[in-house]
Amino acid sequence: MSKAAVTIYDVAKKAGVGIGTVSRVLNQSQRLAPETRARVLQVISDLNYQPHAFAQGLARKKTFAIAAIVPFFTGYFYVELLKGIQHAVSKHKYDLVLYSVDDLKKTGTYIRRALQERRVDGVLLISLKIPEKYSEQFQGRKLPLVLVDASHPSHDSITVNNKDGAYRAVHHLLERGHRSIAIVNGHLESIPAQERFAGYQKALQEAGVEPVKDLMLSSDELEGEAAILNDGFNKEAGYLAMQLLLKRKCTRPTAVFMASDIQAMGAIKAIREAGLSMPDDIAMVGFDDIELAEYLGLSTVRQPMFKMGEQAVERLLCLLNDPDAERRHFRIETELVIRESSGQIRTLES
Amino acid sequence: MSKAAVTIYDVAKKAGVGIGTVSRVLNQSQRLAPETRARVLQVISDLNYQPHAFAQGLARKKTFAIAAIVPFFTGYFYVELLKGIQHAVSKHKYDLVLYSVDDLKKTGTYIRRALQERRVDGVLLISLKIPEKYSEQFQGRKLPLVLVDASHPSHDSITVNNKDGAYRAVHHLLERGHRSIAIVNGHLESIPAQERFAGYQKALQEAGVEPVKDLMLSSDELEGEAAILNDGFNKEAGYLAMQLLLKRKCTRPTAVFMASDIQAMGAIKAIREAGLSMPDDIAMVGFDDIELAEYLGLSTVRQPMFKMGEQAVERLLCLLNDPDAERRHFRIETELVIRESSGQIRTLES
DNA sequence: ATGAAAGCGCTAACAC
DNA sequence: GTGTTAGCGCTTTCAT
Repeated sequence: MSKAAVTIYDVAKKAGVGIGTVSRVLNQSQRLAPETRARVLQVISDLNYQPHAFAQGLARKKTFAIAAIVPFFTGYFYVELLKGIQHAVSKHKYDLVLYSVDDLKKTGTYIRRALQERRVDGVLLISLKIPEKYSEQFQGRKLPLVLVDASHPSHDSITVNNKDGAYRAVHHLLERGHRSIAIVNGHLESIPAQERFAGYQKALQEAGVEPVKDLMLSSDELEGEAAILNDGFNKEAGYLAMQLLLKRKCTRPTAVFMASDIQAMGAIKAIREAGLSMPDDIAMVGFDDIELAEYLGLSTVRQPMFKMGEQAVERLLCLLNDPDAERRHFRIETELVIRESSGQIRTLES
Repeated sequence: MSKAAVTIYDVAKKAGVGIGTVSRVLNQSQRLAPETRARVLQVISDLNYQPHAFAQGLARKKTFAIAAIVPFFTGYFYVELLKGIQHAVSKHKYDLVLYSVDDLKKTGTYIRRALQERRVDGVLLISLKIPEKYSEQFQGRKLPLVLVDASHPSHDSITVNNKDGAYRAVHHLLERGHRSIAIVNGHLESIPAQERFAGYQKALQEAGVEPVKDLMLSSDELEGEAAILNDGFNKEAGYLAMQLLLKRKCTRPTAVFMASDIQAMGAIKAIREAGLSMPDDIAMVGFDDIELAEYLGLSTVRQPMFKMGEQAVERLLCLLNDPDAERRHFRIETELVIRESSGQIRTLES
C-alpha cells in the first residue's frame, strides 16, 4: 500500500544485495547462487515488485510491444484480423499498441509516430499503402515492418490472393450458366479492389465472355456521402450500385459478383426493394464471408482473416530476432463457400 | 538516413545550445528567446528529430498512453466501443494499448500488468469484474481507472441502463398485446444479464403478468460448447434457447425478449427452421442494435456504444489531471428502436 | 534566457 | 557469483 512504486533498489536493500543481482534474477541470468536467487525472489514477491516497463525499455532498447496501424475498422474483416493479431501478440507476451487511422490522409502521421517515438519494436501496417518516404525510413532505422493486406517489394507482406478469389467467384457463376455477370467493386484506388477486378476479368475472358462496361461498377463512380467513405467497401455503396444496375432494364445482369459481403448486404436490400428475388432474378457471390453471410445464404469467397493476423505477428516477431532476414511475401489462399445465393444451374437462354 | 536515432544531444550540438534549451522548446516553455527557439526548431526539423517516448516517459513519469482491457471481442458491441475509445484517445494524442482477455480466468494477469508495468497512465476496464484485490491496488497507486459496462463503488464507471432498456423492450411487447413473453438471456453471472432480467421482471410485474418459469431461459442452462463461451451472448446460444422454447407446445410464448441481437439472430434461424414466422407466430425484441438488426427488421434496444467509448476516455483523461476527483458513475440511457419484428397490435385471445 | 547536472528505474560491462 | 558504475534519452532544478 506504499505510495511510491517499489523499485529495484528497494528490493536490493531488503534482500541485502546489489541492484545488479536483482537485475540478474529478473533476467534469468545463469551465474547466480541458487540461494541468493531464492532470497531475492522472495523479497520481490513480498514487495509485490514488478519492473518498470519504460525503464527496462530505455536500458534495453527494446519495448516488448508492437504496433498495429489499422484503417478505422469498418467491419468484420478488421475485427477478425485484430483478434488473430491480439491472440498471437498476447501469446508471446508482447503488448499491442493500436493506431487506428480515421482519416486516410493522416496515415503518414501515425506511421511517423510508430516509427520515431520508439514506443514499439515493430509495426504491422494493415490495408494501408506505405508512402515511399516512410518505406525508406523503416529500412534505414531497421524497424521491422510487416504489411498486411497490402504489399511492397521492400517489405514483408501477407496478402490474400484476391485475384484468384474473385476469379473463383466469377468462374462459379459462369459454371452456373450465367453469361451476363456484373461486378460491384470498392474504390479502384484500393489494391484489393484492383486485384478482384483482375480476377473478374480473367474469368470472363477465359470463358470467352465479352466484358460489358455497363456491368462494371465501383464505388468511386457512385454519388452519395457514405459510399465515398474509406475504401468504398460498405453497405451504402452496395445499395446504390445495385440500384443503378437494376435500372439497366435491357442489359440487366443475371448475376453479380460483389467485391465484399458488406456491399452485398446493401445490394440485397436494393433487390428486395425492387421486388426482385435472389437468386432467381439475380444470383450473387460476395467476398469475405462475414458472419452475416451464412445467415443470408450468401455464396462468398472466404478469407482466413484470423489466421492472417496470427501469421503477421509471427512473422514480425521473427523479424525482431533477425532484422536482416530476407523479405518474404506470403499469399494466403481463399476458399469459395457456396450457398443459396448462387442459385441452381441455369439453362442458357439468350 | 543515419543509423543511430537522433537524440536531443544531436539537436543541441547542431543548434549550438544546451540540451536543456532543446528540451524547453519541446515543452513549449515560455522563457525562451524567440530567436533561439526558431533556430532549434529549424534543426529539429532538419534532423527529423522526434523525442523518444520511453525516455520522456521515464523522466516525466507519464506515458501518454492508456490501456483498454477488453474481453476478447465477441462482436459488434466491443467493436463500436473500441471505435469510440480509439477516436477519443487519438483526438487527445494519447496512445492506446489494447489488452484483450481471451480467458476470463486470466483477467487478473492483464490487470496486474496494466497496473504495475507502468506502461500506461490510466486504464479502461471493459465488461470485466474487477477483483477486490486489484481494486485496492488501483486506489493505492492512484492509477486512474474507469469501468465500462460494469461498476464498482470505489471506481468511476460508465454503464448502460440495462434494466430500463429491458423494461422498455418488454413493456413494448406488452403494449402490443402480448401476455406470454419469454426472455432469452446471457449467462446470469454477467451483470448486464442480471440487470436485463430485472427489467423484464419489472415490466411483467407492473402489467400484472405472472412470470412463468418455463419462459425464462439463460445461456447457463444450455448444453452445447459454443453457448457456454464467454458471457453466453452469442448466436448459438440464441439458437438453442429458441429451439427449447418452441418445443413447449402448450406454453409456447407469443413473444420473446432476446437479451442480445446476436442471440436474436440465432433465434430467428431456429424459428425459420421450425417453419414458423416472425412476428406472426412469435414476436421479438432484441438488445444492442447491431448493424444487422436493421437488416433483419429486428426491433431492439439501442445502446450508444461509440459514445460510451468516447465518454469513458474523456472521463479517464479528466482523472489523469485530477486523480483526487470524486467518483462518478455515469449511466447511459438506451433507445427503443421499433421495427417489424415486434408485429402489429394483437387482439387478446386467452 | 540558458547551460550544467542530477535524477527517472533499469541493464550490462567491468571489476574483484 | 556479486557489487559498482556508466549509460539509455529525456525533464527539471539550480545556478548564472
